[in-house]
This record gives sequence, C-alpha cells and structure tokens, in this order.
Amino acid sequence: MSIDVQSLAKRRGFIWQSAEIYGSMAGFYDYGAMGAMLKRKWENSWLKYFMGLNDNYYLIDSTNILPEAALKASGHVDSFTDPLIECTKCGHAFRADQLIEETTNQAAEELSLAEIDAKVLEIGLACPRCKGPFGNARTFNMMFPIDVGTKGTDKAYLRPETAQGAYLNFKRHFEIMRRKLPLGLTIIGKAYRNEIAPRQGVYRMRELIQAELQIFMDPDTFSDELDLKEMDGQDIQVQLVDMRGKQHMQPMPCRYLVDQYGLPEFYVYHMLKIQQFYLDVIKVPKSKFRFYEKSAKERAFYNRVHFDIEVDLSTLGGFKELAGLHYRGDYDLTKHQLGSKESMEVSIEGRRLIPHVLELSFGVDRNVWALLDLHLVDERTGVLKLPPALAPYTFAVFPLMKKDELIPVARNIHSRLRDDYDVCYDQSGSIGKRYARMDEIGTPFCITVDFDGLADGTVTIRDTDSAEQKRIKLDDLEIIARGLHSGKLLFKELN
RNA sequence: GCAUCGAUGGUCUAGUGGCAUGACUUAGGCCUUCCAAGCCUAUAGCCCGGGUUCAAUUCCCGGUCGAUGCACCA
Repeated sequence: MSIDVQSLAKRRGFIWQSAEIYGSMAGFYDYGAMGAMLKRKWENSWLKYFMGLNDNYYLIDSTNILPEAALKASGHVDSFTDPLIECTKCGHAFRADQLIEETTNQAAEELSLAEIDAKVLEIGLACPRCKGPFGNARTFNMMFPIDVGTKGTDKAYLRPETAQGAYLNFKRHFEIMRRKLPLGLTIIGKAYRNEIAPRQGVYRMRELIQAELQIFMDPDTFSDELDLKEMDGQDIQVQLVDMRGKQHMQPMPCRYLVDQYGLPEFYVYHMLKIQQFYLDVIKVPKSKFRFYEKSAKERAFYNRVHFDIEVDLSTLGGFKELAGLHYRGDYDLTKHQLGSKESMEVSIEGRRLIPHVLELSFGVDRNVWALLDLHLVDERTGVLKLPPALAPYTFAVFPLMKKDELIPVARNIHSRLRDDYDVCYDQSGSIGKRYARMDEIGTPFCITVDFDGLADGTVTIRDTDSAEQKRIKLDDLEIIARGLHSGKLLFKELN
C-alpha cells in the first residue's frame, strides 16, 4: 500500500478543502498547523533568497481589493474576460470570439457583445455539438467583483494577481528608496480568480497565494549591474518551443541562451538564480526541473519573454508550472500612466524612461504542495525528508519512556530549544511510533533522552534522512542545533 | 460548464430497505531501556436537500464535492 499524498496532507495537518463541514466549494483550501508552518517557511526561504539578489529589493504589502479604475487600466476588466455564448438547446457554452474566428477566419477578439450577437445572426452560427441555436452573448470575467460602501457604488474587484499592488506603489517606493534602479518590490499575498473548473487539488485554485518580485529596471543598463560572470560555464535546464515533443528538457549553457537564442542577459541571469533556488534551497532533483518556454501564442501579449518554471510532480502527473519569469517590458507602468494620468517616468542620471519590469511570479500553494510531492520519499511508510529550513518542526524531543526520571530532562531540552526553533515534544506511544510520526511531518532531527544519557549528560539525536542515531553532549546541544538548522553542519559530520 | 464514474468514523475500507464492518490513527491505562510490538478501555461515521416507504446510509430526483475526458486556464 502506498501513501496517498492527499490523505497524508489531511491526516497530518497540512492542507485540505475549505469549509469541509458545509461540503466545501471547489478551488478553496485551508492550511492546518503543519501546512501553515511549512508555507511560512517556504515563504521565508523564498524571501531570503530573492531579496538577497539586490540591496534595493524590498518586501511590501498591498490591498486585496482594488478599484475598478486600476484594473481597467491594467487591462484586466476587459481582457480577463471571455465572451461566452450558450446553446439554447444543449446548454453548452462556447467562447464566442473563438467560434466566430474559426468559422469566418476573421479576428473577433475586439467585438462587443452586441456585435457578437449580430455576427452570430449574420453568419447563422449554430451549436457545433447539437446544431441548436445560440442565445445572446454574455461576458464571463474571471475577477470577483466587490461592492464597496453602503450603496455599493464604488466598483472594485478582488485582485487577480499581486503584481498590480507593486505597480500601483511603484512611484512612491521609487521616491522613498531614493530614486534608484533596479528597484525590486515583493508582495506575498492572496490573489483571486473565478476559475471555471478548478481541478487537481491546489494546482488551480480560486483563492491562491502568490509570491512575486517585480523588478523595475532600465533594460539598457540592468545587465551591467548584475554579476554576469556567475553565468560562465553554467547550464540551464530548458525546454525551448522547438524542442516540444522531442525531449523533456536539455541543459543549455547560459551563454548559448544569450548569444545564440537572443535572450537578454538579465533574463538568463534570473533563470540561473531561479534554478539555483529550486536545486539548492528546495532540493528539487535536477531531472525534475525545467524552464518551459511559452510560445508567442501562449504568452500574454505584453510578455516579451516568458518561460514557466516547471517541476515534475507525480501527484499531478508530470511537469507542472510552479512559477513564471516574465519580461513585461514597460507595459504595466505605461498602462497605469495612461489610466491614472500620473507620470511613471523616472530620471536616472539624465536619462528619462518608464522603467521596464522583470517579474518573478511564484504560486505559493503549488510550491508547498510540491514540497510534499517531491520529498515524500518512502511511499510505504510515509517518510517526508524536508530540508531543515523548510520543515514545520526542526527538532522533536522525546523521553525514551514515560518515566519520571526522563520527562523533566526532556521537557527542559524542549524549552531550551523552543526560543530559537520550532520544536515538538512528544511522550505518547512507543519510541518507534514517535519517530514515525515525525517522519510523516518531515521533522529532520529527533532528540531522545535515555537512561544512559542521564548518567553522563548526553542525549541521542536521530536523523530522519538516514534513520541513524548519534550521541551528543547536552552541553553542545545549542551549537549543534544551530548548525543543523542552518544546514552549515551536516548530521554525518557529527562526532 | 458538458459527459462518465464515485462519496460510509481523523485516514483507508466492508456492507445493507429495519443494532453499520474491519484495519490504522487518536486519548487513557498496563507493559516496555531506541525505530509504527502486545494487552485492556475510550472517542469517533453513512455529503446536503427533497421524494417513495411503516421504515432510506441503501431506491428515485435535485444539488455539492471529487476523479477522468472535453472545453476553459489574458
């Protein structure tokens, strides 16, 4: 029998559907005690890594509710919408613009609802499934509308992406942070999309968490400010558009991607950084990681370069998008300049420009799920081997048995460590069962107080990864704990 | 949103028109000097609404949720 990640996630307190006792709504998930800690630690690792790329990158926060005008300017009110027509006979809904385009070979994207209705009549469009007649076209916008104020007269929406918060705040932060480029603004927060058919667990949700870094920069000088030497001799795992169907991915030298494939140096530099994050911090096996190039047709029109970051997840049946690296150009700030009539132009050493945006966009829920998927290594017994910095609990402390001599010592160790780490104390059940519990929630180190140790001031410490044990002096506990937690000391280096 | 299938303690399941099965888990106890041992006890369940029936977890209708395919995913 193999461990089902979904039921482990539920049973051990990671994640499950929201409002369970009322039958749930599709696309909404809640985090339990373990899941919330795992998510927080993923976010912390992510922040530490990506904020560390530049001194001028900052964490900010912004509202989930945005005024209609802002989302009108960003294009979401109009383009986050699909015109639908429904068959009056079989009830099947179709994308009106696509159907018209297929039938007439004419672009229909710009047609209004009334124009669509007229066009449907004109060309005698009928339901491709049952030949039934179509009703009037209507729009379906993926944004959740909100009525603000007692009369609900201020129209607003739940934000469909966190990015807009950074764009709306750009001018003020540019001023506060002393007018330097590149300026990085990070937001970790909720975004909302009224998906037509949420599927595959946390992979497509209606309320999701995004971690996004928006880098505002001058495309002509940004590359010069990066340490491009880091790219020398480094390969990126990529699947380019023309490789599709032939292979999953191929290691391509950074230099090739710049010189031959024509990607901007700053873009490839960030590919490398993202790859290092996944391979070194998240510990994704190299064979399960790739950048997946989006074709001109697949990417949003304002993205000049777009690769998805994909990881091979067995629970989701293959390579799945966990993040995206988008070179959005000056599209966003230009749009908000038009919409708000506030100038988004900046002046740097005599050069005036509207900064361009390089967006690093991560789906947090998917990434947290990926941790469970990737690190549940023993499917039979359910051993989760999480990196110490990501595990919900870094340490667990047990008395070998529920005996009066052992309990106070174990309690004391627990409280010594608790100030600095997330530590679990457990004295219930056999020692083997307690180790197994910790295996399932990914606690990397278990400290056990036994009778031998009472005499000579030692405890045993067990490594989840290898299930091996070593005996350490209680006096060394703090320094060893610090080393193991940071990853600077490896378990095998003990003694 | 359409189609097919499904939904039983916390988890995984058996089964049924009339006291709902088992395992694991969890809690308490006994035992136990290191990897889910054993014994005793306890807690806990038929997705929601309506219908048929003396009686519905079971049959019927509608909904919700899930899996899969199609569609959708700027």
